Amino acid sequence: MARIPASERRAALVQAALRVVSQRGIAHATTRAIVAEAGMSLASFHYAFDSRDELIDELITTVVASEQEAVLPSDLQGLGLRETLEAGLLRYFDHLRADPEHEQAMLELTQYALRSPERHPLAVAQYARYSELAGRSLEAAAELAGAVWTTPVAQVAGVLIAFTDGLTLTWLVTRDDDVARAIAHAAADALSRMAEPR
Amino acid sequence: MARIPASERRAALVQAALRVVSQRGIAHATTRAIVAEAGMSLASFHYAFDSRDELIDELITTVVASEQEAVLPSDLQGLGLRETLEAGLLRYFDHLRADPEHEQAMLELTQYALRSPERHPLAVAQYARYSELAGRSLEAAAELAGAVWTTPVAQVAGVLIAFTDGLTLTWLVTRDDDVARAIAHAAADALSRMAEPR
DNA sequence: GTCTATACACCGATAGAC
DNA sequence: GTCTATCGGTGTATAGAC
Repeated sequence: MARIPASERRAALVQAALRVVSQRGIAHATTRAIVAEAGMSLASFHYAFDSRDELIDELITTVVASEQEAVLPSDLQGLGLRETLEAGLLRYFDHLRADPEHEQAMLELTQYALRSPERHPLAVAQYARYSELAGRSLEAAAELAGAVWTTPVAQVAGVLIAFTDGLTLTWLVTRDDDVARAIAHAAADALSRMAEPR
Repeated sequence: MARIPASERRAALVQAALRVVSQRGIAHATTRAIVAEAGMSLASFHYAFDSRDELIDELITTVVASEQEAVLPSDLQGLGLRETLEAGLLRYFDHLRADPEHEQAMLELTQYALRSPERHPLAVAQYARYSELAGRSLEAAAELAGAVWTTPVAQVAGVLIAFTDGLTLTWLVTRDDDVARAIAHAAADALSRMAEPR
């Protein structure tokens, strides 16, 4: 095998680990499965990382940092806030349907992190990041729709995250698109009542 | 050790397994951890169950069957539907705060079941049960508040489950009571708009 | 730095004494 | 029926040749 800088090797292993967790779940994300996915030897793993725990920590950190704001499409100009929010939620739903395994992996990583005291802060940081992204989307939506939030945006963001998580969890189990759309509709309805026209 | 009927032994092991999953997570619920919790020997385990998988299946089945309808308190008479629903959601939140580990265990078991094709139907059955319970609660709430659902109750139940799941997941991570109450408020608001006065 | 080979702990499951 | 002892397999991690 060629010589590869440790930083590249770490990144490759993290990406391989994400694929394994996405496809097979955290329980199957053993060091052996991860190095096989990355096409490396077991020893290379322990050259790049001290332990499996260290890799999982870096996986969570990396994957959380790379979460992107669900960009609100610009063709929403002129719609009311409720419609704008619903369009955003439906966009998220499309994203979920396109890559359900990724969202399932995120949920599993959160649950996993919650179970160990040392990793608990990673789960909290994950949700702080979600809150930041949700807050920005909410500000943008209000701007687009000519509204202003009457509840602190951080609180509205918490509600949006809960609704999104709930939509994700139930759809991953039931795969019921109609119910998912009803959730998006109801969520947008409730959220829009936390603002008023500007 | 005394002679114990196999059925009792199975039940005791299932309860021990639930305690282990609740306290330490599914990943730590090994046969050895479970028999230690139940105060049995390892061999007793395999006398009662053919395999660990069989126990986990029975654990999920049992725990789902024992889920109770969140009984609506009868002192809600005379309130509007929105208030009745919000009171019910806050009751659920109290339950969550009283025993967060149980709800965390339920989430983990669902995720775990989703990951294996043989167990996938158990997760689906779990949500079907939730839907049944939620539907009954919604019927009762509408009855109490003198309203009638204008959306099919099965669909409203799906939305309620999603909102409840979302509240659970976000509160388990953030432990933010204020946001949880805001979620309950927003959820009740959205759900109440799926009905009209009778 | 990268590999193969292996150490050592723990897993699920079973054998066989009582 | 219940136990102790142990098997075979797999997990993380490391030793040592190259």
